[in-house]
Amino acid sequence: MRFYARMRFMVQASPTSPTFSPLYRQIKSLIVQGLESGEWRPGEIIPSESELAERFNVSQGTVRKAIDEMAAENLVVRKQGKGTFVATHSDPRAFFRFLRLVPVAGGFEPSESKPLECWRAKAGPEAARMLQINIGEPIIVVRRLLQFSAKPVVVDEIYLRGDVFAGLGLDVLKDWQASLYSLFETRFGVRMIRAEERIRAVAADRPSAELLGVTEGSPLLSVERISFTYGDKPVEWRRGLYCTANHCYFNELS
Amino acid sequence: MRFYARMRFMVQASPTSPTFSPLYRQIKSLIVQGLESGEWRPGEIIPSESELAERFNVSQGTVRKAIDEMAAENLVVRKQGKGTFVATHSDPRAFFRFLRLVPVAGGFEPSESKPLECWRAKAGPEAARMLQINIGEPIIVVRRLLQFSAKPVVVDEIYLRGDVFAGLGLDVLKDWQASLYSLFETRFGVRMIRAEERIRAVAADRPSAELLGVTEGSPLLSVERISFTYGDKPVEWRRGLYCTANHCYFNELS
DNA sequence: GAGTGGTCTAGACCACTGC
DNA sequence: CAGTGGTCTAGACCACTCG
Repeated sequence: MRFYARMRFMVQASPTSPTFSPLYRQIKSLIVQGLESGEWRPGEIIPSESELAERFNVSQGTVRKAIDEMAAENLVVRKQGKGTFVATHSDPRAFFRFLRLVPVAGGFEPSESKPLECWRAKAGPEAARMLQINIGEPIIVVRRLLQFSAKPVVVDEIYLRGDVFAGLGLDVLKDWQASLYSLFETRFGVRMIRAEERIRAVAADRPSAELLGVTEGSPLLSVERISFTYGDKPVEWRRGLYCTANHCYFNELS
Repeated sequence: MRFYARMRFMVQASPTSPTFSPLYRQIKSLIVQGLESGEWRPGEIIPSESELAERFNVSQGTVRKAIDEMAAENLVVRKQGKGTFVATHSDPRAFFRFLRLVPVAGGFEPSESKPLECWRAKAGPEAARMLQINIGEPIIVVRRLLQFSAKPVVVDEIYLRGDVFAGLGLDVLKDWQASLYSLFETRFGVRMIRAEERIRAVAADRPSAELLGVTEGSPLLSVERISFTYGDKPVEWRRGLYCTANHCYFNELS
């Protein structure tokens, strides 16, 4: 008689139950738990497919399908002949994963992040809603300027959960040369999985205009982003003002 | 002795040759050819996996992997228990596939497209470059207004390849109630596969401001889109001006 | 019940990496 | 060379849809 493998890990085995999910998805969430718990850290290799298959008592094909989905979601990166690695924002190729800004002229431009301010605060109603915390809970606010070819293009105001990013200060930010998300990853163990952006056109207020070197009232792109870590937990809310004189937001639809 | 199935369709069988591709990808491109040639039209069902496996003399798993990729690229839609269907822009759920505009307040709003003008023209240098045609070749220009809840939100200027959309006129546009892309599909047999958008913030000029009911100089989102049909052939270039007072461009990053 | 896509397995071989 | 991911196969059974 056949053993119904898909039920091995099920709490509720009823096929029509809402908690039902195929075996490969259960394996996937087990592996994701490993990422979440820090068993395998960003940039590290995870066990081979055959090892995982043995550990979880399933066939290699099932592990493979689980990892397929994780690779599609950018949680891991496969490298033929080498192994499967936990995705990391420290990889230079990941720099533009969340920053969809390209020069109008094309080509590559060197970029630099200039932290301006960083202070502790209590969440107001808006920040609390975005970060799914209570009003008054501690947050950290960062203001920074992003330059391309030494010219200012983006000014960001970033709101972070205070409990998650405790200890973040201007000194840390100024020391860090790579991307913010790689800082979050290495220093705080917080990996951003996905993000939502809401884009509008606004007129530049005086302080932003001065920072970006444009006249007050110039049209700017307002890009609001909520970034989520494991478990769809929002940990960052930022609002960026993009000067689109020489750059534009690039998006691929399919 | 084993028969090397992956080479069955190969022109060049050398494994390191640049033209090498795995069997499932060759099957995929054969099926895509069927879509391209109109053997199966948008909305129609394609043969079952086992039928295709038999036709192409491969295992069902290989066909499955081919179709997996096509489903991931939104070329087809799988429906368990029914079959696999050619994706179509006529499906109401596909309406917002290329239009990433959502109300700030959330919820659903009825939308309506109001064609304003439509004329034949010769491609200028910019349109020619975007549509990858020669300067002076025929194009069709459409201007239209997009309303949500009976209020104007987007004004579009659309440049179409004249050879592909011959016969398009204001009368046809006004008769058509569904989305433009479903018109292109049904009337001209042109299916949009993917698109690129470049977004910037601009100040409203007088005519656009009047159409959108905002003051001249107000910040607007400028969304330039190039849409591609099979073979990455660009057939549409459009520039939309979005009023983001009550709506915003929504983008999901991962 | 027949037919579809969806899941799972077991085993083979290929392609790439690094020792 | 051994070990990894990548491809392909063949066969089983599950879940869903429809007549």
